[in-house]
This record gives sequence, structure tokens and C-alpha cells, in this order.
Amino acid sequence: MDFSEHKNIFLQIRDWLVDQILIGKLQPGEKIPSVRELAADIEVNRNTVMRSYSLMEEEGIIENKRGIGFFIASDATTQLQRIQKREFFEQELPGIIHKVEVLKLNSQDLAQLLQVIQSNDHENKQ
Amino acid sequence: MDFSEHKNIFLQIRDWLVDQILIGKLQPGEKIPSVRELAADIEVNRNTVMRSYSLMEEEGIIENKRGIGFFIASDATTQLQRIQKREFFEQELPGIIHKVEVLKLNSQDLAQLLQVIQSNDHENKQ
DNA sequence: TTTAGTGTCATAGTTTAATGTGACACTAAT
DNA sequence: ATTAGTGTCACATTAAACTATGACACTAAA
Repeated sequence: MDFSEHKNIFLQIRDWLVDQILIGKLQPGEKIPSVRELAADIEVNRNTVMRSYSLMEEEGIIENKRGIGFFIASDATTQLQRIQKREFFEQELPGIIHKVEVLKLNSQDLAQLLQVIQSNDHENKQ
Repeated sequence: MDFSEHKNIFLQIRDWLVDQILIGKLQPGEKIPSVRELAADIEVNRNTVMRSYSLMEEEGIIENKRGIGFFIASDATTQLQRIQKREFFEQELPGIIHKVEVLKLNSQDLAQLLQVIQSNDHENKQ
């Protein structure tokens, strides 16, 4: 796991875990690495991982069983689809549209993106 | 000017000025606000604005005339189109594509974005 | 020559993310 | 009961962004 300079580490850890859930590598009900284990694994302090987990607990993404550890909430996937979509539309999309405008990016520049969108269109039809 | 919590202020100032250039509100050769003036205007410390200007000077976006102030470089617009495009493709686009995939966003969700892209396509043809 | 406006440097203080450690209560298995 | 693994809290410390302020050299205009 490589961290970006321009975003807080505890947020990047949260983002990474969220992604693991959304792509299905972490399933609802499943136990996630312990605070100490993950901290050692990604070479970060215990308290930093603790902060990520506390945030995700507040968001209802994970739940704690005392003395045992954290587990993915049963409705985590649905919750996240909602949370992440909302965040994307409100926080990111406007900035993306603006950049596409001022940089005058065309279909050729964004071919790969358009392909994914088209692919999603077909999935929804079935 | 409202600052985001999750990005350094001196970078946000740079981003804002870059945008002003790209949308044509600041033209090549034009003088930009003095360090003290802009600092007072956006209620930020002198040194923070100074840091933004130093960064932009290193990037070749602005130039200094001793005792007078900073001016937009003559080739700033072309330079920025290049720099910002490269940064977008390398730093942002991959993450965007990934999110569109996992959140299964379709043409309807991204209608506004697609419209801008299409509009850019038509511009380039002329 | 004086004055006001420019960037620039230096120094000190505040805030917050991240680190480093120690200690404690809980749970499960030995 | 003991042990190992869990989260959790309580410090102290480091690093970096941002603030606050003073001082200096330069330029243009009065």
C-alpha cells in the first residue's frame, strides 16, 4: 500500500478498505485485520489505523465485537454504494466536468472512461 | 474563496490561479495581485501566498519583476494545458474510471459529463 | 530625496497528523 | 487460572502547514 502525499493516511486507509468492500474482496460479516495486525502490515502506527476504524464505525461500515475485533457490517455494501455515490456526485463530479471543459478533453482522450460507462449501460439493461 | 479541509491551502491557491488562467480571466502578461494584497483578500498569511507564487514560478507559470510584482508568463496557457492534462491523465483519470466501475455509474448518471465531452468533440472538428 | 508598494528572508508560535509506548479491560482457548 | 489476541485510552514526541511579525532591498512615482 503506497500512500499519497496529499491526503491524510487515516483517510487513505479508510478509502482502501471501502474499495476492498465494493469490489467484493471483503464481504459483509467477514472479520477485518486487527488494529495491530494491519498497522504492522502497512507499516503505520496503531493509533492511525485505530483512527480509520473509528471513522468507519461511525459511518456504520464496520462493527466491533469486544475482545474479538472489527467485522464488516451486514449492510455495508448497500450503505457504501449510497455514501460513495453521493460523495462522488457532490464532491468530485463537478470538478471533473470543469476540468474536462477547460482542458477541452474529447472522446478520444477519454475513450477508456467512455467504454466503462457504456459497459455499465449494458449491464443495467439485463 | 473557500478552502477544502483535505488539501493544503497553498496548493488550493495555486489551483485557483491556474484555473483563472485556463478560463481566460487572467491573461498572459497580466499582473497578478501582490503577495500582501491577495493574502489580505482571501484572509491568509503572506507566507502562504508567497509559497504558492514560488511554486508557480518554479513551474514557469508566472514571472517576477523585481520591486514590481508577479506577471503571468507569456506561454502560461499552453504550458498549463500541457501540465494539467498530464496530471489529469496520470493522477486522476485512473481513479475516476475505477470509481465509475465499482459504483456502476451509467450514461444517465453522467449525462452532464457526456454532454461536455460531446461538445468538445464538435469544437475540435471546426 | 522621500514615500509607498513590491518581493524576500528570518524568526517564533500554533495547530494537527502521525509516531512511539505503556497500560488496562475484554474474549477465547489452553 | 493462565495466556494470547482483541480494542482502547493516555501520555509524550516529531514533522509540517499555517500564522504572526519584523526587517531589508528593490522599483516607481511624488
